[in-house]
Amino acid sequence: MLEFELLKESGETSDTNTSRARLGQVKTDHGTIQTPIFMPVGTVGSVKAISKEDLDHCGAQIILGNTYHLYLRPGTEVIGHLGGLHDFVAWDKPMLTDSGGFQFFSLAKLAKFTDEGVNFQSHIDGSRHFFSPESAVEIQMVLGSDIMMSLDWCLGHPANEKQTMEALTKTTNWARRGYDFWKEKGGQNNLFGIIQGGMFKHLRTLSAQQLTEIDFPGFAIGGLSVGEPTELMYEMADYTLPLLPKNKPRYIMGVGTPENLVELVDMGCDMFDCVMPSRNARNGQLFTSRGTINIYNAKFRLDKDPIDETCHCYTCQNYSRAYLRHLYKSRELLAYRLNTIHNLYYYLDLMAKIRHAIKEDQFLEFKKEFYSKRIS
RNA sequence: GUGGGUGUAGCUCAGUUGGCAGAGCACUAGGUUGUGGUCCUGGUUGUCGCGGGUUCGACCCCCGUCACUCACC
Repeated sequence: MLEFELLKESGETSDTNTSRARLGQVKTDHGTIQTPIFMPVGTVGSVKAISKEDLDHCGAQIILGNTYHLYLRPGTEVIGHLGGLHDFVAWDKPMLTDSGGFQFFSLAKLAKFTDEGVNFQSHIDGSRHFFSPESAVEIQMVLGSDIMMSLDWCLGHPANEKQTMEALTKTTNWARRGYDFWKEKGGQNNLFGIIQGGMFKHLRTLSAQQLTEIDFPGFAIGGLSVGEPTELMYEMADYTLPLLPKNKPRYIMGVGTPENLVELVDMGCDMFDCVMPSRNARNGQLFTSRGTINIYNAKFRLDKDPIDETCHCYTCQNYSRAYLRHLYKSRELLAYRLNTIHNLYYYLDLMAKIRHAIKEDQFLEFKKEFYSKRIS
């Protein structure tokens, strides 16, 4: 069961705009999450490098799993046998599962789209498999996902109008089929639809119209941050978000940088996920209130300060930049954990501050301050 | 002492018939947006052991010399 409550709409105004930032909460079977929210990505049932306690410390309210990956390994049967994803990974808070649609985009060489669904080869062993909009929903039901995503067709940038229209039409048909299947199986009002339409506004309009006719409890905007310039991503999001019902959560998939989150919250988006904080942590890029740093840079060799003086995360409370640089350059496993804890803490703390600011009618002020601290 | 081998980037080593001195690692900088990511892309670094010679031209051929190393006395 899923319920969204819109607690507040900002409506704050500045010289240049009126904020559409929203404050809300989503109730799920495994607890309530506060929006706007950032959801750490735990593709194979693990937010890479960190534990449940680390996630709690970072302030994670909900994490993602991925249908494609979990279906291939360990397999739906294994997870079903072990009582579902929550029991399996020992996470008793909400979980959202992506449908696998994005993997068929990012692993395009291994996937073939038909009206029925997607034929694909495993990236692990090359074995052949098939996902339909129905099976994608069925797998997510076995996983016990709190928020399930419809199977969609995501395109990269650039894509022409014809290709975009084809992907949009298929996404809508699949959304309808997934929804019908889910109703038939007694689904608990927790399946989201995904808007496509690429970089064409009239196609975004069409996709939003078609999908909002289906009574999904929430909507995602897919097909953004797939290689287009940031300004274009903003333009498309700004255009598409108002097309979605106000009384339902809005989720922009796969986005983004801290700046992206601030901007998109301002436009009225409620939910985000992105691999950036976790992946970049493992590759040495750390987020701070003043911008990003590469912890492996020589200038940190003798630096006794924490990553960010204003950060209260475990890593910043205990370790110096010099030590973190050493750990990273030595390929020590601890580097991955400490860096990931910091980056996720930064992202989740940013969202907490955003929620607080909206609540206090200070969002635009917060946004101004957010940018003023940045060096680059 | 005699004979052989090896000396090229910080390290380990390629370098064709004599024709602009290279790779990997290291170092250094950048990238990463619904996770095939310990990943990807760039950049810096040379008295080619040293001294002569031959040649239009030498890391390469010749002579000498030094260091290291192996074998045998």
